[in-house]
Amino acid sequence: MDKRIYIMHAEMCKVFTSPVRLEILDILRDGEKSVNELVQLTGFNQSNISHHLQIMKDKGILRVEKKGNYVFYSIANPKVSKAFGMMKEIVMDQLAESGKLYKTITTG
Amino acid sequence: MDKRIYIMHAEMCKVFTSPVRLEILDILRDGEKSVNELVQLTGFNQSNISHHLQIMKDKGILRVEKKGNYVFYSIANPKVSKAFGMMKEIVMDQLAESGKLYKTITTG
DNA sequence: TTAGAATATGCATATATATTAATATAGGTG
DNA sequence: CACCTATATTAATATATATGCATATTCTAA
Repeated sequence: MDKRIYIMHAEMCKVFTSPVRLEILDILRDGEKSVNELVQLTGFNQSNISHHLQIMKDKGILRVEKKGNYVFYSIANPKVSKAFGMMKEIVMDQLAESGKLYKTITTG
Repeated sequence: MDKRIYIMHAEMCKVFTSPVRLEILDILRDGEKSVNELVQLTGFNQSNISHHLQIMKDKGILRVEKKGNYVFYSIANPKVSKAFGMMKEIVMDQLAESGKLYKTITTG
């Protein structure tokens, strides 16, 4: 396998390594939002949100649409939502395992 | 949504942000391998491979089995293989898009 | 029990990334 | 046109991460 594919693959996955970006993506799974809406919904500051939006736009994860004064962002590819969900499942599985272990230890 | 889930989610995704780890995972999708086999197959040095294996083990992505002198690693959860494949698809889609664009530009 | 091979760990350096404040740009409205 | 608002960019600092060398550990076998 050509090693270059792993480099591209890794670059793409970096999108998902920031809790801020994940929160943005989770919100955008419900539909497009303006920058300011994202600032309100997440509580992060404007500069920070904008930085993260640029990163995701540059990687082709987000689509941008300007409407008058506002810039709306949305998820460009449904597979991104799907991958998001799959990773979340893995995390939830692990949480569930920990929960079971905790229960076993404390009640057993 | 509890922000802690995004932190855990991000931590899990960090596993996939190293080309070295992705190459290891891709190899392990075919079945368990010893450290030395992975060193041979990837061409990276032993220390580096071992570091990355520890990272993935610590995150619960890999399972370890000691057999005599050797330590064998394998993928712990089939969902990890699935997520790997899904991300790869997204990257391949983008590559295909670029290829189409290139063709359009050069032949059109 | 000692020698040798396989794997893990500690440490140092290099590189990448996030965050925030300050500032720039661009569109809309009076 | 001049001002205001939304968004983007720049720059500085802080933090995280990868790599490789040197060394430690663990197991096998003689």
